Amino acid sequence: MPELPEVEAARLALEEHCVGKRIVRCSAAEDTKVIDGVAPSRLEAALVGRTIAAARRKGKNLWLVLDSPPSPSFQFGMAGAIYIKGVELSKYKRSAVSPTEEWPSKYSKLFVELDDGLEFSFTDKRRFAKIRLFDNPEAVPPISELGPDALCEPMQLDDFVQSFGRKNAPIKSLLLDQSFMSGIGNWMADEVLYQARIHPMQTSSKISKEKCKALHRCIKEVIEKSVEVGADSNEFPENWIFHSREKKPGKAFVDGKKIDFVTVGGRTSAYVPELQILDGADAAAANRSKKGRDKAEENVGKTSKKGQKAAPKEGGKTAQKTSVDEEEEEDDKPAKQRAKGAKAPPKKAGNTRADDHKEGGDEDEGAKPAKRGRKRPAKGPSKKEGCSSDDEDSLGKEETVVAAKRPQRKKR
DNA sequence: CGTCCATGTCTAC
DNA sequence: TAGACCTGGACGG
Repeated sequence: MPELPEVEAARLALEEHCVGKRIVRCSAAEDTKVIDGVAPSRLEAALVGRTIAAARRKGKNLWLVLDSPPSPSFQFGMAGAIYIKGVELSKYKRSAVSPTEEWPSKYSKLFVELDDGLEFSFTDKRRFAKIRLFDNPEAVPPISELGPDALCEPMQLDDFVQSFGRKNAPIKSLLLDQSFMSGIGNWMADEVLYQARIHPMQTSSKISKEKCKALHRCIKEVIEKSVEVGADSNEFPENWIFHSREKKPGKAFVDGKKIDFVTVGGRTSAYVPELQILDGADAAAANRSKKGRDKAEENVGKTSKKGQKAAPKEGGKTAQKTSVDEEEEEDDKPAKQRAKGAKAPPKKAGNTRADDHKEGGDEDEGAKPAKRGRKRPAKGPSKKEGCSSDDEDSLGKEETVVAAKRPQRKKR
């Protein structure tokens, strides 16, 4: 449940069901890749007996504030998920753990039982997730390096537009840059760019002010809508490109228009070339990184619609309707370098097995110095404030004002 | 069975 | 910018 909406859904569930309760038992997996910087046994010891005071989030990071430090923090990676026994949440199929399986799941990395019998678990099927223990999660990386949260700390339109002028990276890469703005991931970046009609490879600084404004609005709309429906993609509006991003290249359409795929910033990006146009300069770069996937489209395409243009495997690109985009067609890269299958798996040895017992030498929670000196996280809007608590104004307002809004410990 | 893909970081050439 | 890191699931033969 990687992106902001899924993490927020998990946060809300924890806030509703777990805050105010005491942890009576917990079990951390012997997986030092996921349980990072702290021995599993020590993580358990740090949680048992503590009462959960709040569930916070910034970007894709979630952490629990206990009645006293330290705090366990969760980075979901590609397949992390929170499960609360008896509570439905997270419909993300790739993270999903079958309800019929044992409880806690074999993918559970941290299992917690509360004083009223409720149980929840953090699972991860790919081991890219991280569970850490910090005295003050917000003060140390990775959270301290994050740019403003896309939902709770939206950039002012003026700042947003202005910041683009100095960015020469493709807009998609910028949206994925968590130090610029946190919470947007691969599918949301594609969604907002589609809705704002901006090509993912468009150089940020060359986007018109009008498009910038549209993008700013679309970011807000997409995030609010997806959070409103609890990140349940089945409830996302039907006209979102999201629903077609996993279809085969020749069969992917949205609103009747064909979807193409390119790789930007190393990630597959779905977009509608008919609506998301590049200018000449960026167009050249686009051709270079066109994703081989659209090769398959030839086959499917010829058999179905658009028979007029497809047809000849290559040669014909003449009738191009728009002279500007000149997208594929001349996709003559035959061998399809995408033949990753050919690459011999270098595979370094030393496969880290999870069975290796915890090695004693683990440093203190927030004590680790960690490297800094990174680019400072964009401009930080002063409207700082427990991001996870202020939340949307249009949604259910029944939630009580979460205690401990501010980072500082409550005054004694 | 093999190949490809995946809502994310993180680092090295 | 590319590759690593891991593993499950979907799909093709």
